[in-house]
Amino acid sequence: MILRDLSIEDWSMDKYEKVIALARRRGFIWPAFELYGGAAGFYDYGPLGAPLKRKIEDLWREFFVIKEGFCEIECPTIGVEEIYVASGHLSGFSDPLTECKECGEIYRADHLIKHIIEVPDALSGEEIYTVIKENDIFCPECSGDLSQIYEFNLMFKTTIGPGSKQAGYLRPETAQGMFINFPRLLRYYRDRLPFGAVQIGKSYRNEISPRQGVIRLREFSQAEAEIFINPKDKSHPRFDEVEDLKLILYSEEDQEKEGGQPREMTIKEAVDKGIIAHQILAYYVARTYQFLMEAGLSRDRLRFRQHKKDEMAHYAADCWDAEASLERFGWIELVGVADRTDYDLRSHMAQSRTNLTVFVPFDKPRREEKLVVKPDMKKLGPIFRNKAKAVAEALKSLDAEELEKETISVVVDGETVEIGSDLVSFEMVEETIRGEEIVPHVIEPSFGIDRILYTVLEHSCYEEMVDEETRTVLKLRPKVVPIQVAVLPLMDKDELMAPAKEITDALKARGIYVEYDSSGSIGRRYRRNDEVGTPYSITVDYETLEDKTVTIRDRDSMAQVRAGVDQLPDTIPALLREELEFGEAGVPLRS
RNA sequence: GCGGCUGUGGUCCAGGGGUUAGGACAUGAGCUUCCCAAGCUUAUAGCCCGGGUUCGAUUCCCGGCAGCCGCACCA
Repeated sequence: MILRDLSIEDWSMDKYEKVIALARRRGFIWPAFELYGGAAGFYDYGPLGAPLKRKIEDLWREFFVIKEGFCEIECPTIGVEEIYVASGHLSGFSDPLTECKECGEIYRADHLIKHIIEVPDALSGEEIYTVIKENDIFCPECSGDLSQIYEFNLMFKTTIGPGSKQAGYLRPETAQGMFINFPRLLRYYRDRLPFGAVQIGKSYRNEISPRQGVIRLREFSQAEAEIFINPKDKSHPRFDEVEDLKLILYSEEDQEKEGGQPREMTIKEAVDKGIIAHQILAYYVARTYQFLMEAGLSRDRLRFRQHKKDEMAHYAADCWDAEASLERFGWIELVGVADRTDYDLRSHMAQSRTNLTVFVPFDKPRREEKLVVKPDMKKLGPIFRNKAKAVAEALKSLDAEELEKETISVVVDGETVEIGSDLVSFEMVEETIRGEEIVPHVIEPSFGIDRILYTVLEHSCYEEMVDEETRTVLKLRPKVVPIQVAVLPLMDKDELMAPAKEITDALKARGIYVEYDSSGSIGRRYRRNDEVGTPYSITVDYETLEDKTVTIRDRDSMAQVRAGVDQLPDTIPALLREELEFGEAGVPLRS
């Protein structure tokens, strides 16, 4: 049976272990700082991992920068304190912790008093501590005394400048860079909505206990797009391009419902039925799906799950996560596509006291009758002194009917004030309103590159039995594969190596990433290349010397064709672009 | 962060208070007209870090770090 075919290691290792072992051995992912014992939550990308990551990012650029036309910017990874006051990361990103003085166990202090205070978030650390003391709450484990509350913030903190008191924080997301550059971006796009800006870069979160390897990192790469839209228009002009796309959606309703299951449906259906809030959000869910497919995820291990109300960030109106199924971890979030509404811009408006609005002209200017109230400040001033301004403001809020009275009464500071009609004049003025100032809403597709990279590895990793040996293959998509072609002289003899090197150079001249390898048997080299996903191998043999043909071998099928050396610079790129079927690349050889 | 288990060449594993720590696989060099991890010769390479006990520690003890599992945490 199958049992016989698998070695003991195969049974004891789960897929995560196998993929990580492969990734480590072949130079994709390494634990960082290994020389000095390592640090949890940090990984290096090795010689194959770095190009794989770069290619995934480039594919993302192709989708969001080139096709969507969003500009790419690059902001500092260290941010000043105000940003994170506004974004809420300084307060909301930290947890109040308390420690048992007896057994040392650490608890979320707000969780311990949940049954007493309904909204513990609103309390300060000291207030929580008071509640704990007053209600005789002790360590749930050993009933020991609990310590004072201290805050654990997930942001890395530093100081800016020598001896400086100015705090700096390593950014916990790249998104804020786009928000705080909103005025300049708006100008760059010549004051018109919608527009988008993206950033690909590192973010940092000082996780309490990062496990799960590359799934939860303290330093990680994000690719985020912030799309600024007019909240009054949530349609998308290119919606028709994606509306028939079928994908697996797991709506909030289906999650809550007994026996509710993810359902396959078209994007159009999802919007029509109100499952996805609006076209724009649905459009980017669809593009996200297309991107992940291109990157090489397997379709049946991908779904889009809607955030439940209680897990949704307080600012978000709707949020869909692209989730991938991993053998060890189950469904994990790779991408979040959120409608962040105007939360971020409003927060930064308040914090920075600037105006982050856009003037949106109406289709047709409107004529509006408007009541203009003119308090006579020359007279009001001497009468009301320092209250004069408040009185004037109160008068301006009245309607025509009130103002027509002989004696007008307004309430100022809780006091009713009577004002003679001679102290204020008013008139109806007709004015033209050409548009309005609005705070844009933000749609945010946010991608976790490291998780996507790992998922690409896991989803493309196959083991199959060939002649009673296990063949490990990474079926990476040609778009993201680090090594595109291997050139292999059948043996490392000078007469074979010379033409092989010529082929290598010819392909390099075409911008192809070629690996030349002459060591070990040809079969061994094929397997080595299978393991790192090299899609095609070119073998130079003695026949090559006679008729200038070589063997091209296909990674997935192991099939071979015989092709002329001169054609390689054309056929190989065509194969890699998936414009040419492997069988057409030469004369098929029987295996 | 707490508790349990673990830490030996690149990888997987053996061993052990005392001279040169052993194997397999992988890797390098060489041989072999070699198309799917063949064979032969040969080489390189290791006891996680710090402290303690001891004449002597890779081995025993303590601490740190890392990994795995459970708990907590996961904006």
